[in-house]
Amino acid sequence: MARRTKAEAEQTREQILDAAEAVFLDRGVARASLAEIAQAAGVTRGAVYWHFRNKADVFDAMYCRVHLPMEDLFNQVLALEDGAAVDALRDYCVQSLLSLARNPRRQRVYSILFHRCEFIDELRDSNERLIAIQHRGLASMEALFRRERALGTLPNVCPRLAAVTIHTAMLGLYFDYLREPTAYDLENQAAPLVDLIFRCVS
Amino acid sequence: MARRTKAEAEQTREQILDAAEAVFLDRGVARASLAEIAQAAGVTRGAVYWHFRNKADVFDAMYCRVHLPMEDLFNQVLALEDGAAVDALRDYCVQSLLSLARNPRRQRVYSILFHRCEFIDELRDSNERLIAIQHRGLASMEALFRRERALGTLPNVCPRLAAVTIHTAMLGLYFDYLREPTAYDLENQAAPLVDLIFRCVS
DNA sequence: GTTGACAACCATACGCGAATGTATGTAACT
DNA sequence: AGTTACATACATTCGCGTATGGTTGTCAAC
Repeated sequence: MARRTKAEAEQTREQILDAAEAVFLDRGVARASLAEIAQAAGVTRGAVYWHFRNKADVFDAMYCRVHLPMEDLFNQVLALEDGAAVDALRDYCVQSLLSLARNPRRQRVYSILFHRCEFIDELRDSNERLIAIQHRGLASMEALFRRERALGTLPNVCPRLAAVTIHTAMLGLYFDYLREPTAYDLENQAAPLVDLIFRCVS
Repeated sequence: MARRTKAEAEQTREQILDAAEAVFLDRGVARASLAEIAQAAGVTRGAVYWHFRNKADVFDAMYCRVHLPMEDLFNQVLALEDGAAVDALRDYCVQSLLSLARNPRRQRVYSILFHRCEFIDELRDSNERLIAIQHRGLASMEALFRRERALGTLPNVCPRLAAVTIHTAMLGLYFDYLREPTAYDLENQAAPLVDLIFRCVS
């Protein structure tokens, strides 16, 4: 094969990541081979090894493509200082679920994260980064609830427990929805579900 | 090796399952080889292939060893007809978390289920059985909430949504705890956490 | 209560495919 | 001209399933 232009090379890189999403989802990360991914992308393993060091590197790139934007948004919400922070957090949760229902790529990637990969050996680093992110999120949420409680707008619920509850409830929703998306009508139930969850902390 | 007595054979079977728990947890189900499991159990692959058909069969046996008793208990709770069913359900949730914190075997196996296996190909059947169990559990919980609401002891919350919320909240707690057990003091926090969760439906 | 004989229980050996990483080739972009 | 962006070829390793071998419980039969 001849050499491609820089833009074309970037395009094949994206093709490989697209193919990785499909193959990981279908076969699981561990059982997926780079040959399958390459074939699904219409290239050979040579191309994959040119753009990525190995399978873990492909996985990380695929993950960053969808998670980094979401993380930014989350940090943005938590930085809110005014008294409407809880409402903003609730809105963020609803929007997060709606975007999950509407964005097929997010759906695929998070489905892989929750149900199609084993976070060990080569993916151990990715997992620890994920856990670190969630720790920061939890701490921020705890601080948020603490501030709100000081303002007297919330009942006397332990901020730490409240943050853990919201966090795990959303995790469980993601987990269960992605296991069987057809069992949910997330488009219509996202808001009621989040409202119900927030009833226990407000 | 010579032939063992029937009791000794059953013991090596248990040894293999014990070893499978450790190896699956350490290496993930997909990357774990039957040779590793055999070595950890102090036998050879011949013994493994005598007691089990393949890796999926080992996985199923390991899973049934801890899940079947728990499932029985759950069905028992849901069969309660009197007005204290919600309290019984809440108690069951607390006890479920406490037993998770105290029983190392349950901890290992559920950790494998949530974080160390990809439910595809050979494990697809196991997964569908799991989903079917959860469906029945959800339906029973929904019926429970419907009955309780009819008695007027609960606020006007959609029974389906209530059941889904409790279910996913517990799923999320399992998921997050098993990812990092040291981050929780489940022994002391199980009851407060479950109480907080149930605040949104009662 | 012996005694064969069969089968249970497990170890060892073999063949096979599949996946990985690297090394090398090659044509075109810059 | 030199490097980029791949394709192709090669060597190696690993794990699976099965086939085979060997020892000893187990139990019917006498």
